[in-house]
Amino acid sequence: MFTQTVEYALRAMICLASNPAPGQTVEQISRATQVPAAYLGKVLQQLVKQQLVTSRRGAGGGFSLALPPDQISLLRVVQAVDPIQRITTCPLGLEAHGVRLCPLHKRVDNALADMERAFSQSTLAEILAEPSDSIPLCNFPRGTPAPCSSPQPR
Amino acid sequence: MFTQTVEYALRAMICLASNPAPGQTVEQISRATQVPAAYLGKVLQQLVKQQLVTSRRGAGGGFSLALPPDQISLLRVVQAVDPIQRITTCPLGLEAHGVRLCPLHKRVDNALADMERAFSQSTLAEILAEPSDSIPLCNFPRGTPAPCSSPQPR
DNA sequence: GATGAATCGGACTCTTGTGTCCGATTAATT
DNA sequence: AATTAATCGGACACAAGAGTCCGATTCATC
Repeated sequence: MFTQTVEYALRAMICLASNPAPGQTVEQISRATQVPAAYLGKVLQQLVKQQLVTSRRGAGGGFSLALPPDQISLLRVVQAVDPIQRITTCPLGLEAHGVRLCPLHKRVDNALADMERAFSQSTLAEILAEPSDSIPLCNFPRGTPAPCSSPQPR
Repeated sequence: MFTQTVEYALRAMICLASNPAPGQTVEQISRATQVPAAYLGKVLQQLVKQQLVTSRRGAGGGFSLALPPDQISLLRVVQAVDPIQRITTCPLGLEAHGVRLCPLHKRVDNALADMERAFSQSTLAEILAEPSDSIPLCNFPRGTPAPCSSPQPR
C-alpha cells in the first residue's frame, strides 16, 4: 500500500524531530531508523529538495528539520517522497465521465481523500508528544534509563 | 497509491457485474475496460484463484462472477490481487513495540484500517445501482440510446 | 594548506510490477 | 474427427522501485 520510501521518510523525519540538536548525519539517522544508510541518503535528498529538511555538507554537517515539528504534517512527508495521486479525471478517459467520476472511481477517490485528511491531521510534534508506552524508533519503554537518542557504540 | 492491477481488477469485476449474461471473454472485457487483453488475462486468473470469478475454457467459454454482485465488496477484489497489508507488528522489529504500535505506526495503520472499512462497505451491486450520470465503463450518459453492454463491432 | 568528515550526484545492480507472446489444453460446433 | 474458440501456464521483455557504490564537492579542524 505504502512504499518503503514513505516508511523510511517518516522514520527519518521522526528521528530528526525527536532530537532537538541540529545536524544529524546519515549514519546516525540510519542507525536509529534502521534504514540502509546509502538509500537513506537518497530519501533525505528528496526531503531536502521538497524543503522539509535542510542539510549542511562537510565536517560537522548533517540534516535538520527545515520547520518546527508542529508545522510538519505526515501528509507533507508523504507528498514529498511519494505523492498520493487523487483521481481527478476518469482513468479510462471516457469523455462522458470527465471530471464527474463514476461511482466506482468516486469511491476510490474518496478513500484517497480520507487518507489525505488523516495524514494531514497529525504532525511530527503531536506524534512525539502522544503519551504511549512505545516511543517511536526507541526500543525502551518510557522512563527506562537508556534514552533512544544516546549515542550507540559500534 | 493503488497498483494498476487493482484498478484493472475493479474494472473487470464491474464489467462482469454489469452484464448478467455469464461467460464474457477476455476480449470483450478488455474492450469494455480498456485493459490490455493479455494482462487482463493474468488479472482474471488471480480473481479465479481467489474464487471471486469462475471461468470456462473452450468455445463458448469465458468468465463470470462466482457470487452475486451484492455479495462482492470492493475490499474483496482489492485483497484478491494486491492485499492491503495492515501493520500488525513494529516494522523495525523493536521488541518494546511488538504488537503495541508506536504513535507513528499506529496512525499509519489506522489509515489503512479506514481504507479497509471504506472498501468493505461498498459492493459491486451498490455501485451499479447508484444513480449517477456516469455509468462505470460506459461512455454514454444514462438514458442515451447506445448501452455500454451492447456488442461493439471491430 | 592538508586532512578528515560529511553531503551530493551519477552510475550501476537487483527485484518487482506491468505487459507481451506463444504453445498446451479444453470444449462446443460442424 | 476436424475445426474453431476460448482459458491456462510459462517464458520472456520492459520499466520503475529499492538499494549499493564511488568519485566529486564542501567545510571544519588541526
